Amino acid sequence: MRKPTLMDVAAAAGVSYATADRVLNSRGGVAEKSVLRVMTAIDQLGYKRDVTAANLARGRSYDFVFLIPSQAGAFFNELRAAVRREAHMRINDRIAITLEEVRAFDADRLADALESCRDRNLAGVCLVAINSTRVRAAVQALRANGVVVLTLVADTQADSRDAYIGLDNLAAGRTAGRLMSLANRDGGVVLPIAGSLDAVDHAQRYAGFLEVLPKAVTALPLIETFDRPEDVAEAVRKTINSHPNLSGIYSIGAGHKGLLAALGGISDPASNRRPVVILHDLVDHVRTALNGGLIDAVIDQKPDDQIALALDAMKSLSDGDPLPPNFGTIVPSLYFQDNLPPVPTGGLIES
Amino acid sequence: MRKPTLMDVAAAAGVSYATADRVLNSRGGVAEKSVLRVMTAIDQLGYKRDVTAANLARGRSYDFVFLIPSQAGAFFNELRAAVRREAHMRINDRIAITLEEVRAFDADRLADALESCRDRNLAGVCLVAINSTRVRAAVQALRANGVVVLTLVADTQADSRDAYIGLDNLAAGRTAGRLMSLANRDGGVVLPIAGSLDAVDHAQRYAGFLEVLPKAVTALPLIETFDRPEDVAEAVRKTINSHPNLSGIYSIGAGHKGLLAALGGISDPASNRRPVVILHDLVDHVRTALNGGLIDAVIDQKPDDQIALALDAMKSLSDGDPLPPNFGTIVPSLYFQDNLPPVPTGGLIES
DNA sequence: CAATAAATGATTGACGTATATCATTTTGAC
DNA sequence: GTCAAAATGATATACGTCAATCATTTATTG
Repeated sequence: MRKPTLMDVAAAAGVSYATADRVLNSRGGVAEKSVLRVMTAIDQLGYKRDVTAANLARGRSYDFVFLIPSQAGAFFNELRAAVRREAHMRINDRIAITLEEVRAFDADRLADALESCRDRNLAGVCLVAINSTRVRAAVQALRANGVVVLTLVADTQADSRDAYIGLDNLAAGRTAGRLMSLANRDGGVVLPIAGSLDAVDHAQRYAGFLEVLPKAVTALPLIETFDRPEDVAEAVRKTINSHPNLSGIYSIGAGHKGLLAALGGISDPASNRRPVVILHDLVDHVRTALNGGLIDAVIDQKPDDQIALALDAMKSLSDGDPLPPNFGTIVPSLYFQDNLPPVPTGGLIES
Repeated sequence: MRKPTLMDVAAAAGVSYATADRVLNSRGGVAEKSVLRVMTAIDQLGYKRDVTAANLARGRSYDFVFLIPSQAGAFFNELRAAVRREAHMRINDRIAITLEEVRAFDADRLADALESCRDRNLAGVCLVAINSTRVRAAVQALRANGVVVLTLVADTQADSRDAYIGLDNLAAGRTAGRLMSLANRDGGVVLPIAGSLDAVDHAQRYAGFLEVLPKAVTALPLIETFDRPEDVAEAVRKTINSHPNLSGIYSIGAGHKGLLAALGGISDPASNRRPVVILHDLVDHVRTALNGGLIDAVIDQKPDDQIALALDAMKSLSDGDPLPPNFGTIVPSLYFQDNLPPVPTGGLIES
């Protein structure tokens, strides 16, 4: 039995194709009872509109814009690369993706970028949110215009965007804490390092980390480094000196280069018991450090998955389909040097 | 600028639509130089065939069959569930999936099933391979008929199928070993349990596990249980009695229920230092055990991903597109109770 | 140069939907 | 029962491709 077409539905409902079409696309001007008969026929036959044929007929193409911070660290480089890869992969699906970089941490630039999206007849916009009145207003304006707006990596208030795609940071912190506990079953002293607890994601990771840490493991006071590599390096060096028995380091934020530098410094072969090191985001130099045995584990938020999910979500939403419940929550991945995913090769490499 | 159509290509090449079509679909009967001009025009304009329009015109629907072992443990239940979920998700993509169960470990039944696929005009078949002459012959016969054949979870010789989708078992074993090392930084005694080393996957996991284990950690001799829960339970109980200082258990194969039962038995609150337990495949009762703190970590081979990859692969191959290099290698996922993926809800729940 | 083969052009009807127009029927109000 | 408004039917074109047919032009061979 073939997939039913709208023709089949019309026949089953005892109406003309035109009327069935009026109902399906809610064009109005159809009597109550006819609407009902068509509706009935639709789920009687299990009719599903053939989206590809529909898009072909419409000549529709989805125009999406990604607004990603520039010069904001290796992670966002990865994220941008992921956008470019997905853009290549979806050209056959009538999906056109524009990647725009906005200066990091600059709410006004972000608002500018959002406002410039107004009259471009876009289907969706995806941004890394910054809390600001202008940003929120710009988002609202876009949504009022029928543009789907998603937040990525960093969220705003839940009611001001259509969906959020991002890491479950509490789970990420707990995962780190769990691994740290396993590696210190006889107790130990561990150092948590974060960029800033004012950043919601860092605060959540920290909370999750502490939550699962057993009594036998002592967490030193959190050091805030504002993700500055030098500050990270100094903090690590100082702590290792003052706590020769330090048995673990959890780097909650960025600034990994400083951490790695400091770790490379303590290459004392005598103390083969260096602290267990867990950090976030599988960027290039982190991957290298992991392979070299300089660090032990990485918690990743899978930028590629996030972009793919964001695109699926924008497509669904602009087709008018609702998202499944708690869609978009990214579960943290835990990597050792042995289960690293292959480094993504983005379809065609273009200049 | 709109996406170029085949019409545009024909115009640019200075030939008729018919000729361009003859080239694109290699129908033959075109002069050398015309072929060249069309080819040139194609990548001049960056023309890409609109696959959705093409499939619409073809009325093509991909018929795929999955042959999955029945009554072969919880993992294969998961795998079958994943097939059903994907089947639901792809009905709009003109992909029809048939799930057939074949008795586990029975090469002849599998061969029967494969042979019965002959005259069904299928696009692809996906099977969990068993080494046998009849099976190989049946696979060859299908492939000779233009049917794409993939192996899933368990492979055969590389040249007798189109692709293999499955876990990198060496990496999985190494991952387990790495975690076990971290949890035994001061040394320890660990017990590896497998179904049978005759199973390639078990052997590989075991090899990877031993490979990364440091000298300070002693691995007891491997116990083979043939995945029988009772044997697993007995082995664990015996070892714990004879080695009160046992600090880790790595369960390489299945038969988890026995392991969990034995672990539940040693609920001695005095020895809060129970062995670290790592096992494979995030099935229901394993998830429960993980959440209950009965075990510590699970290495998963992501059945959903495998099915999704298998479908993508079958579609690509039957469209004539080659797969990217080392496509289909599944990297093991490492889960604690804190980063468990949401239990998959398969679209519609049907009876 | 004629006869034949090979290559090309021109055209058509699907596929399932969107969208529009125009004609016809039904309904409701008075 | 008349008339307008509302509802419905009938039909056409388009989207980009596939697959086929038939007519025409060009090349090859003796």
